[in-house]
Amino acid sequence: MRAVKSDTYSIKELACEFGVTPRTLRHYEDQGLLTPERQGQNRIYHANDRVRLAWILRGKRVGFSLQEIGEMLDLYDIGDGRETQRSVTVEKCRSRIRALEEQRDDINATIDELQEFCELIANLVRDNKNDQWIRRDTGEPLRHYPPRN
Amino acid sequence: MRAVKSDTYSIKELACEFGVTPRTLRHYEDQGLLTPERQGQNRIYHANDRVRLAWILRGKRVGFSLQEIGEMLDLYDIGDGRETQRSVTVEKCRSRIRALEEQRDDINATIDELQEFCELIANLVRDNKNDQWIRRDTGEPLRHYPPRN
DNA sequence: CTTGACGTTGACGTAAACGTAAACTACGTA
DNA sequence: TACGTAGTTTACGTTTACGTCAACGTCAAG
Repeated sequence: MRAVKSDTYSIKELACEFGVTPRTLRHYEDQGLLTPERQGQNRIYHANDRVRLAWILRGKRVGFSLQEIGEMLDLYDIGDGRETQRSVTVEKCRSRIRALEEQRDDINATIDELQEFCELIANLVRDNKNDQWIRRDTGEPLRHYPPRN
Repeated sequence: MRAVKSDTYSIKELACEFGVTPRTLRHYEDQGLLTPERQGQNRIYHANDRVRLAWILRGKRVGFSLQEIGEMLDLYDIGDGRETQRSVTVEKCRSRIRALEEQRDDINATIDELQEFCELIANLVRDNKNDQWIRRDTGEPLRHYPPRN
């Protein structure tokens, strides 16, 4: 049994908590996204590693590559920040925000179309007379959308 | 020069218009996402292919795999829709929508954090006395966020 | 008739993000 | 002390989404 726990995690504990494998955490370390403490050979993860991991995984969920995530995390590491670098950081950050906003627009558009289509099917009923689909509300015949040739 | 144009596209025309390569369109066809008309060997793309391609590319932008996009497009191909299949389609569709909404939440959270961080840096200034960064507005010393060990 | 632009089908290459297996170490316990 | 559990490194395998040839067909222009 470990003597002191004090808010630290083994690789398996942290991985398990976030639903990833130890291999994944090592991979992120290889890519420079995580730099856990070492006790001899073994990795010891602290609260800050947890925070970074959460960031990484959310970045993944929104579609960034590990490299892009690394660059975004680098934006945060400005301890040695030179005055001139600061405006660069800000600009990169803003450009990221714009990209995310565009992506959000794409998502909203997709949601809208799926929603519309979903309701359309939900209201759909077979007009058995002429063997084709019509809308229950308008009686309009259904044309495939998006069209299949 | 082609005799009749009538809203058709060569592979290069369509690819070029959407900023992808012909290879990409052939790949999408291999995956069953597009099925352009053939004139002999050559592919002829129509308006419906355009619509589908736009869908595919937007799907990619929001982070779906080609397989997932294919499944979503399949939802639209319900011309032979059996009554029992319909509720399945609706449920799949709704589950997609929920996933997209979660993804949108992730994006919003990321935007918020980047925005906050961005403004923080913009207001940052070096306190030369003790050689560390402080916030211009509050004078608070800066702690890295997310923390680097 | 040859050249060039565009098209076709293989088929192999590649980068990213891990999976997986091998071979080894260290430790608490039965 | 032998065993099981958890950790380590090294290294090759895998999937996705195309890129990149190679080798060939086709058609209009010079």
